[in-house]
Amino acid sequence: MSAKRARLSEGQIHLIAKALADPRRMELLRQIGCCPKPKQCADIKDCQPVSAATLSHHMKELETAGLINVTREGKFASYTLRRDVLKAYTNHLTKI
Amino acid sequence: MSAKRARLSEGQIHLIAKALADPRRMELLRQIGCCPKPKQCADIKDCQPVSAATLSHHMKELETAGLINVTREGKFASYTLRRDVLKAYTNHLTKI
DNA sequence: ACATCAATTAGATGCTTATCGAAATGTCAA
DNA sequence: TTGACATTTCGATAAGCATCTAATTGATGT
Repeated sequence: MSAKRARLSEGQIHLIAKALADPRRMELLRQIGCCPKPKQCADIKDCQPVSAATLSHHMKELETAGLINVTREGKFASYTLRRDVLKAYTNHLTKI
Repeated sequence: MSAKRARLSEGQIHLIAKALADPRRMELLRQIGCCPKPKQCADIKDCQPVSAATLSHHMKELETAGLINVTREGKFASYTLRRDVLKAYTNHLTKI
């Protein structure tokens, strides 16, 4: 699940582009990616003026797009940014 | 209007991301960027199964985002891809 | 002046989505 | 088991947007 060189289908490209088009998700990605350690869901919630339900929704979008990895431990969830996927996306864009 | 290194505001980032999130606009960008010569509006219309009104709408979105340059000669309009802006956007993404 | 064609704008419609509160699910500890 | 807490799912609402047709603007040629 962490290939060095991700291969993106046309559908994935579209999912990623949509995921990046929302400012809140962009902010979430920045927060998740700011340090290499997995970000706890609760920590993120403290920094975003949004309900838990909405946060959960956005996280699912980011995960579906492949932009983050989610690990669940008991009650808690943590997220890491998938830089390889982001890189594959920017690669695709520059090849236009 | 053709700076080598474009500086993108937060608002521009958002406009670009939204512009790229629509598959039709993505296709338009590909078509415009496929060869260095400016693409005529009529030529593009021939390749896209969409009304002139819708095409005009998408072109305006792309122009507002800064992703294309538009030149008008008489009745006709032509478009060129702004690779510098696209590059600035991908740069921004990888710096997340 | 007039007709024609390219492109844009206006207005309407239907689909998608961001958001919330409430309910449900799952986990842990007393 | 019971209660508290984290996260997800459900259902509803409101805003945004892609698309169309029709009307408009603007340029060109007769």
